[in-house]
Amino acid sequence: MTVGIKDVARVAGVSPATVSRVLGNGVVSDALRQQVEAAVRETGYRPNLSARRLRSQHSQTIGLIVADIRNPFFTAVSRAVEDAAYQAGLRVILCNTDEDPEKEAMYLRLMEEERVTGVIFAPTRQTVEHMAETPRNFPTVLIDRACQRSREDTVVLDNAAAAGVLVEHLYDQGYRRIVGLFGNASTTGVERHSGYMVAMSRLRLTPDAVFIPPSAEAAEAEIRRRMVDGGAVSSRPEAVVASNGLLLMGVVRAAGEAGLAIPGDLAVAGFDNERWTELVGPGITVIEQPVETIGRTAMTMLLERLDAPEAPIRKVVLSGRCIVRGSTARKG
Amino acid sequence: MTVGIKDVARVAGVSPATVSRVLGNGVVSDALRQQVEAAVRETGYRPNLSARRLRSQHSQTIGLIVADIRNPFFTAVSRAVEDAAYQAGLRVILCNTDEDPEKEAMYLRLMEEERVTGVIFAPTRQTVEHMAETPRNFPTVLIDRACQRSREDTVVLDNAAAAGVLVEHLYDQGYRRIVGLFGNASTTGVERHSGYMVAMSRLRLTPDAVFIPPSAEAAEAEIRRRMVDGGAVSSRPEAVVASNGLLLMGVVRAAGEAGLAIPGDLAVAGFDNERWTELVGPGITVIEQPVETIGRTAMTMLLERLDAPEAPIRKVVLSGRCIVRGSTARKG
DNA sequence: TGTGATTATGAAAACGTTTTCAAGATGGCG
DNA sequence: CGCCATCTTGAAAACGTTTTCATAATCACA
Repeated sequence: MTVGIKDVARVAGVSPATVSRVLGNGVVSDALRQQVEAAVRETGYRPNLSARRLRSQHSQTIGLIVADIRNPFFTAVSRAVEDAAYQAGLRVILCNTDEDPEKEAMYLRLMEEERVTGVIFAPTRQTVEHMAETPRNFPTVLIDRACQRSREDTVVLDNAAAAGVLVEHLYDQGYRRIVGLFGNASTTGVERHSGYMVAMSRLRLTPDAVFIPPSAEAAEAEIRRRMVDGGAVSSRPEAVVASNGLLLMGVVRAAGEAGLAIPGDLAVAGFDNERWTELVGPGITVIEQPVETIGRTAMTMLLERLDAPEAPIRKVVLSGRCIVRGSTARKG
Repeated sequence: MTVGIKDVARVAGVSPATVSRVLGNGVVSDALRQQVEAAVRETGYRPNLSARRLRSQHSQTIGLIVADIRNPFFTAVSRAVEDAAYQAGLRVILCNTDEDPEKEAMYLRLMEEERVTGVIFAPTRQTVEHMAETPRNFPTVLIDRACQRSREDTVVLDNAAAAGVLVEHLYDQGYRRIVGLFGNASTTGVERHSGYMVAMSRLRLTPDAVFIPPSAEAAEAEIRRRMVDGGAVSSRPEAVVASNGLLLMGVVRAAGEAGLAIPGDLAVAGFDNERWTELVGPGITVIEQPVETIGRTAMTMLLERLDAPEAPIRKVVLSGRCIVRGSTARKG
């Protein structure tokens, strides 16, 4: 039924080995090469990638493990990774972990069974701590999240600096009581928190930071609690920094429901230049992450690692770009 | 180096066949089964999926071919497909075509080489016309886009009805000069256009429809041309229907730049319940597509097709839900 | 106790390639 | 002209499984 390399060989009047060499840029005389190419066209032969992978021991496949492809940050990074991968002749297996360490472990096991040549991984805080203890037989590049002790190549944002930029921008615009909302699931929340703390203390402001689950609902509830249910108006926050797109959305939603003007009643700034941040109200001030560069760099690092398994570990830190919009207009 | 089924067999003191049976729920005595399971644990054996696929002739893999994963509609559908696929023990290969027929052809060829068990595909208008002429050796489920003559299982939105609902809603709210913006790359634009036309003529309104490239910029330019550069105010549109999220975004952006109030100067309605539509201005009235259902249904249909290759072709048409927001408040 | 049916197991073939190895052909050079 | 080096090709092994087929073991029943 299905036509294999042997059928092509028979039609071309050569051995299977020769057909294989024609297909895989081996050394073959021009005459035979042309016979084989004709036979390939005639038979409509399509290589069987499973067989090829088994014999050659190259899966030509990488894994991409992220929390949720619906998070626009990961969507954009994925697209960049896939473009780079297909260009390098690699397939990509996408895995959504929903920030669940068990799913992460399961998918890492699966990657092993697929014999992937490498993995690009955005781990949870919990998993990143234990990466060293669980040996894997493929190289891994961490994106977005990592820790000091990580023994893998990484490409991350300069989270602390970016958070500091937002705080300083708000300060420059005249805001003083600045509350910080940070996600508690990933290391980015931790780093952005520390950047916030450093900036606040340098500016001699009283920090007011809280870690919450990474959901719009949690942020919404937190803002409602502080701005509506809270005590005296004079003690309410004047501005808020949200450490990712999801939290930022919750903040904006809470403001809308409570009838708070942005920035009149509450200035807003956050991370992730999602499309809506440009359109909503006066526009929201955000840190834009270089998503394409992150994806492309991760892929490049992985390829280079495959070439040089013993090369020193590299950690690439990219800086974000602060896009100033109306949500942080000068106070007063 | 790497431990295979033979190594496990040796450790367990059985034949490789028995190990295989233990792994693949064959029939084995309890005693041997336990020996083998112990040996698996002891050796840290991981099956080699390439070998398994080659021998068993089941790739356990499906292809998912969409225009661009960054389009929130496809993002959500993909996630639903992947969840369903992993649950059924299937891997998913994701392909982005950028609405390019050549890339579509290339990826379909690749799917053949991967020996995928099936494909879920959102084709361009151009490709969907020629599906019948290019035989494929795997079942295909079309999503989002299809045509009358398609010989494959499909799951699509009731595009015409949904467009009609939007037009009628605008009419009920007092709007009469309703312009329609439709994407020219996919069949959805065509269907939504025809729904718009039918509704307009039933309401005895003068249709004013235009097909444009599926980009925010094109929609922005179109609105600017009609609302700013255009002629007498009395002839300008009072409302606009945008046939997808991208165009809708262009409309909103154009309104913002021109200082047009929504809905005061221009009422706005469109397709795709993207997150920003809830937050921008008074909220944008949209047709929400049942993205999860679409993805899950497509996967289910594919699985059933694999079970029954000769069963009659099925076309599932799902209806959208109209979410009314401030952007179409009563005129007056 | 003998016989046929049933069950559990192992030996070996098969999946479709790539790769190794040996051999044949060609050519250069002493 | 003979010999060695080089190049091209084919035969066969190998990749790690699953599956087929045969055989040994067990059991039921006459």
